[in-house]
Amino acid sequence: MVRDLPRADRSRLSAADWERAALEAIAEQGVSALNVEGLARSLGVTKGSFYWHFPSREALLDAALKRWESDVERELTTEAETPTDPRQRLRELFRRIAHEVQPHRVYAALLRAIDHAKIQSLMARISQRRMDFLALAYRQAGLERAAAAHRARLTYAAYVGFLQMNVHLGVSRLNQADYDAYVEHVIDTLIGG
Amino acid sequence: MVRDLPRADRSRLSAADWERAALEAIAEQGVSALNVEGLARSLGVTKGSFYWHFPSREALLDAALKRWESDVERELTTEAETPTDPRQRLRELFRRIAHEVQPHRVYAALLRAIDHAKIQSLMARISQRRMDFLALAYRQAGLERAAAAHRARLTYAAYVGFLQMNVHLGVSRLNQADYDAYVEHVIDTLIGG
DNA sequence: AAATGTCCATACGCTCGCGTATTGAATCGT
DNA sequence: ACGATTCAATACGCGAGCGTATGGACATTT
Repeated sequence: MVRDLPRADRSRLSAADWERAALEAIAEQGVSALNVEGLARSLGVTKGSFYWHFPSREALLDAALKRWESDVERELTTEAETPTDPRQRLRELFRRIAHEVQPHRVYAALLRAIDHAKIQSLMARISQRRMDFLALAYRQAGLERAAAAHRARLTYAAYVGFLQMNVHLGVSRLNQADYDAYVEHVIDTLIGG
Repeated sequence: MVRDLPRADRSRLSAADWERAALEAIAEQGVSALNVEGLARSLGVTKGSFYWHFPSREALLDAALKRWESDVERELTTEAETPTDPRQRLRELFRRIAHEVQPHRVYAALLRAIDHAKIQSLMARISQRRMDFLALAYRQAGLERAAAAHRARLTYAAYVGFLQMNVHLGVSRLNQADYDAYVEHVIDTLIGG
């Protein structure tokens, strides 16, 4: 729910404020539900403000996506610079992602708006970077070049499907114990001992 | 592309015609793009016809989804009645799905419209049935009860992610040889020798 | 042949969301 | 203190889609 803070006289807004609000709205309601009047309401102003900062809804979407992409990029490089045992690092990455689904809400939302050409190319870029990262990790963990690439692709597909099934509650949720057991099973299956 | 057959005097339309056309439109453009005037155009009539057969767009969507669900259900029971070596059957199922992506376009489209409560429950039902089917197959292939359930969940997640990545061309496509090798890798990893 | 039923066309009203135009108010530089 | 700049409110036009009303064309029944 985007709650309507009654704009308690707060300071003025900047373009970045609109971009962050847009990402939040996308995470909660998806790209197609991103409308300027609704956003304005949730920010406690009217769209008169919006069209001062941005020429169009499309421009806001572009800016928000660009912001998000750079955020993701930063996380990825941070992750890549963690120097430990490759296998163990993969395991911990899996566990982390399995238990911190929140940050991936935007990704899941964008996944469902893959019609837009811009979002499509954006997702292609991000997916490729992440798969490359995974392939490198698997290779460092001892897999052959081709096998590592394939395993990375499979892992990423499982991640994408995992988001679809969980973030949007499509499938019956597991209790904590079963879920933990499931995550360990995934780790065993995809990473191995 | 939905081409506008100029309705070469053809016979009249039935509700089933609209439902099939709706599923086709959903497969190609997604649920949100399903509009009655567009559909009418693609069928060579006007919406005056539509509102004779259905009271609303929502009713058409419901009918189309019901039709699709029964189709999927039938495929599933057919698949379940094929009696051969469980492991081999799984392998062949994987290969078939990997090479016949077309029939899963509707599923992929619905996946992206999981906002709708009806679609959400529909997908939950279908996913559960398919995961149950996979779990049984894995169990017959020798896995323990819990392991089979987890492996089924992982497999289904990989399937869902696979659709997302391929049907909508988000990620760079592989050439035929690499793709075949990838599929075999998936089979080895998820089913094993 | 007339009446009834079935399927479709046309025209209209309504809502929602985008974008524009204009005016108002707050803040900053000088 | 005064104008300029920045941010916001209000009012309006516009197109897309849904749904309704009404009537016409064709087939079927009686």
